[in-house]
Amino acid sequence: MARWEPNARERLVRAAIDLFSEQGYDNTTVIEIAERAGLTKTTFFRHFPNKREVLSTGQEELGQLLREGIAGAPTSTTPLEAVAAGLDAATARFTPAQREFGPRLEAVIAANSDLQERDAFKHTRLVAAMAEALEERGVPDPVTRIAAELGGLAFSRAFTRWTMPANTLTFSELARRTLRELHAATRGLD
Amino acid sequence: MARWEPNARERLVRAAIDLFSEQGYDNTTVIEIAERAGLTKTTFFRHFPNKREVLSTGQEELGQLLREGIAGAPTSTTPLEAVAAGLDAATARFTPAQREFGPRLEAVIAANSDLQERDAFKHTRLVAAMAEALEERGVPDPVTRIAAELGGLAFSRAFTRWTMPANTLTFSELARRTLRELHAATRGLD
DNA sequence: CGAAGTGACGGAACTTGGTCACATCACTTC
DNA sequence: GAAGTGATGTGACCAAGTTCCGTCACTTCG
Repeated sequence: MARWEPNARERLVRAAIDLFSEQGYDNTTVIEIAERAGLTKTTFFRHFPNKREVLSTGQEELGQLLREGIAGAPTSTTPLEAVAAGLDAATARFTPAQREFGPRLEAVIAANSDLQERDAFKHTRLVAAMAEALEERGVPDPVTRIAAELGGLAFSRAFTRWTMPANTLTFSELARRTLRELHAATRGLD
Repeated sequence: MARWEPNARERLVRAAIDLFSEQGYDNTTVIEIAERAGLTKTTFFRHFPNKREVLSTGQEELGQLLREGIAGAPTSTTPLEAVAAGLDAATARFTPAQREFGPRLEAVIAANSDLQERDAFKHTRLVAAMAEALEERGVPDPVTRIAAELGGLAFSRAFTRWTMPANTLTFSELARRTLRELHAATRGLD
């Protein structure tokens, strides 16, 4: 018989989301999270660098997928089409579990400014990753930032659409569609 | 004779920036900041809700100026021109002291991820303020976000240009100019 | 003129996030 | 079967942030 149950990290994430939903982020202690997962505070911090990060798993992987998707697009494609390729790569690995947790996550984040800060940082990191990948393709400076910003908007808007119960489309389909809508709206600026 | 020296808040900000520049953000304690300002830890937390916020003074005021500037633009102006009016209002009240502190602030923020999170949040709050002000003017949904995002980019890029020693232009002039450049670059997306 | 506010600060105890050194124990490997 | 290995537990520790209470100059009002 094993001394420890497996999947300690996943148990911690689930316990954290449950407790945050039940009693709020500020009112739940790291010790509480660890104990509900059958572990201790020290073990929690072995799996996550801090309390916020328990909700931001797989962040660096997402940025890497965006970079690779943009770098792998054919050289003849436009900046925005390269961004679409990056979104394809990034959205492909999302699981049904992530779709299910989406609304609860958003509710918890919306209720706490610390988590909002963390979320804003995540978003800017993703945008920065896209901008850098575009720059390496030779896209000129202001265009990189704008295309990346549109990609970031498309990603987050598509995610909330994807997690809506009525939705039947793929995250990737929604991302491409949202990006097209944003591009079209560009002509409404003046 | 007064019991306390005046300008406690300003003294705390200066002490914090000095100490952060000298020995880094993580390595300086709130007690150190307070003592250099001739105060105590308790008084520090009476002026600022937490350690990060000592570098983010006048944040809500900035958002309010953006809102008012956008709301006050003539009804016939385009979304992007309304954003330009908001930038006019927001950039007008920046002081030479803020220009002088700019590079040091950016250096301190660049060296610490906590401060980067806080900075990202500030940026998204400003963008959200612009988007909401545009929405109240009747601008349709995706256009509000894009125009606001361009406004946010223009603001931050213009700020770093403004603080460069070689610069002779006004922050407001730079903001309008940067916004025009971003708008022009929009046509390079495809 | 004097006594009761008022407001800005100090002091100290307390909770919690986060770190660290060290011990423990199942499992593997040689 | 003895020596790793790796994930965990224990407990002490530090700094951020909160809370309660006390202090003292200044103001206000009877």
